[in-house]
Amino acid sequence: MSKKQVTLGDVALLAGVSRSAVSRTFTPGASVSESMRKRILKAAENLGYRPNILARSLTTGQTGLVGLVANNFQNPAYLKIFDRFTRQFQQRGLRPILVNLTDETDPKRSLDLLLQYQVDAVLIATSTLPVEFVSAFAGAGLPVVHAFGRDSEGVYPVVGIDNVVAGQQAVERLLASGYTSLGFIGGPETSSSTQDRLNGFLQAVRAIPDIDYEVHFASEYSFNAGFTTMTNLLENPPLQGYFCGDDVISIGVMSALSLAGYSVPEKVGLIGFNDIDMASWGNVRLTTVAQPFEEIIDRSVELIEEILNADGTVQPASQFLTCDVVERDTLMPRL
Amino acid sequence: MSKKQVTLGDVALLAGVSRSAVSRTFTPGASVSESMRKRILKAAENLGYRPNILARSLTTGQTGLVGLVANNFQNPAYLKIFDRFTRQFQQRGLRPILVNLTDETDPKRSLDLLLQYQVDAVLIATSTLPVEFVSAFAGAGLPVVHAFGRDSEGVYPVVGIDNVVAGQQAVERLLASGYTSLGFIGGPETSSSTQDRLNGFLQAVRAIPDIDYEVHFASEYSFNAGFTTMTNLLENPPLQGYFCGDDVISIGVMSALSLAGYSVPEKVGLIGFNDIDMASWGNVRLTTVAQPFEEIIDRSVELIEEILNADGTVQPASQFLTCDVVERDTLMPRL
DNA sequence: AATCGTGTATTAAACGTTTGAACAATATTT
DNA sequence: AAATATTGTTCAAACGTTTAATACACGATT
Repeated sequence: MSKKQVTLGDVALLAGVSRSAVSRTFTPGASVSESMRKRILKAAENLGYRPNILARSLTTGQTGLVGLVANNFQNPAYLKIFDRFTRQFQQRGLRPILVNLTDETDPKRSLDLLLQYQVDAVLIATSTLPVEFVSAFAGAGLPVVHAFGRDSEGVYPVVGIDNVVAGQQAVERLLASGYTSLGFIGGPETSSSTQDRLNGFLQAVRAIPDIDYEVHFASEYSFNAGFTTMTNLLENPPLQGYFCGDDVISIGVMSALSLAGYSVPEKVGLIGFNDIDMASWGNVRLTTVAQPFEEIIDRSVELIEEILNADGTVQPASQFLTCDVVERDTLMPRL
Repeated sequence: MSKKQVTLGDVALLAGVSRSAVSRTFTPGASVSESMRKRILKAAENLGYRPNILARSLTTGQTGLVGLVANNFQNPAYLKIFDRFTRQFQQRGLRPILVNLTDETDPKRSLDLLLQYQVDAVLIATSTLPVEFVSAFAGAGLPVVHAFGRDSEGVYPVVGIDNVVAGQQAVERLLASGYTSLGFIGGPETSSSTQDRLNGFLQAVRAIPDIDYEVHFASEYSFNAGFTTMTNLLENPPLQGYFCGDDVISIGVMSALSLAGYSVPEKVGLIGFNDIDMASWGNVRLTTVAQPFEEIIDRSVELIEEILNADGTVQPASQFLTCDVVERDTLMPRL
């Protein structure tokens, strides 16, 4: 702020009117005569006046700021997620303050911060966050929406998918190809989304008699974790089909399989999760369960907007959308 | 803001002191007696008081907000970039407002917005932005740093690489493998970084007699663009080595080559640019020119800090760091 | 001619802070 | 013991806005 700020008062002085007159010409829907409005706008233009939103927030109680909280900056899907969130927010005149929780152990610090900046709401976009974090945010009386989250039992609204049924969907698709021995290769065992997907996997697989199954976990959501997990598994002959809890893991797994001479899908079938860009690339062509990313984001932003318009009195219901299996080339065709 | 905000006055009242006393206990380095400080802190604690930074900014002129402006939300490298930027900012008590320029044609709108939010500075993190954009920001008297940018001739500080010498480095490495016919496959022809890399390529290649070379451009920074570009080129026999302006393009190119039966690096050599995560994956192993991402980010944030501390009077010098070739498996060994 | 609306403009208080000037009280020098 | 520093505290104004309440025209209605 090297140049001194041009204020409401400066404009009023130049236009020869009161400060409130200027204020109203800049608040849409306030009554001001056409002649005066024009005069004021010209003066403002000349001086290069821009309302100070922060000062305004002092009396209106609204900042237009929202917290956008995330912690998975390794997951390639999140680039698109940030892209869409920021665009949607911008379209509605909201500005996201990006908060990176990666090396934050205490939710309180980040929470305090957002409170100090008087954000109108907080959007938590992550599926790997300890539940205390989200509750802490909600507990502070801040409007919170958790995108990609797990059911909160009414504590705060969630927009996401039902990972249990998503796990079932993956199994159904594997079964449709006629596989009779199935493996689950999840992300880190502690992740709640991995647990849910596993539960779906188990329910579906146990419902069918005579299906062999195994459960494994990769140490993290990465190519290498998938690669080494499968490499280790290949000390024994592989099962017929695998459901991987993430596309990046899947690609690692696939790479280990082909290196060991097991062609996909002829020898081993593979279905991933997320449908990241790379899954569609010509050298990968991964069949995978696609989350409706865009819809989740759009709904989340709509919820935020709804909450803001309702002035904090209403709490909208959570929404769980359904996933689709996108067919590519890592599973044998349906029988 | 459903609950009413706890203010300085409330704390003062409860502690039985003046409002300014409270203010000073919350501004580091202000003089206040130990006994009083304790009393005030207890009162604040009880009420759950948190200073309103926005109100404070009104008198201090500092918000702690910085604009983080970007437009390449397709480039996988940017996830890591956002990750590190946000962490670095957070460590210094700065909060990034994320601005997505993707569908913005007029720099003025975004600029106005950041000005209205009284950001202390703006960090533009992109190599594909028309130069008018950056100048517009700088022209508004806002402290600006352009990370990953091109030399501004002193208009604003830039932290990045010299794409011309990076192009030369790539050629040198190709020559070191003994290739005598080289191809350049850039990103979109209009991108300034592509132009610079091409210039480097041309300078280096023309400096050596008896080198054949060709120049091509992919239509965008994507797998498919790389794939189709190379597929088209393969109507004629390929050259010995190619320099691709981006790793994602490289991977597309590589995929087209192997599909057509040209093994890499035995038949055709390939060197990419950026060293994204995927380049190191076991099924890719791309030799590539690595930008010092982390250093660029760290330096950029340091510059911002420097400018803020100097209170806008000094303009630090631009910094251009050097790239490294990271050796993997898509080039024949050095002779 | 007095009253009433209606639309527009101004005044003044408020929002939650910081901060320089003024003031008290205590400590240090003479 | 008086004079001077030093330290800690409060007062009041300021930061850039919005917004009730109020005032003012001025034509329309009684």
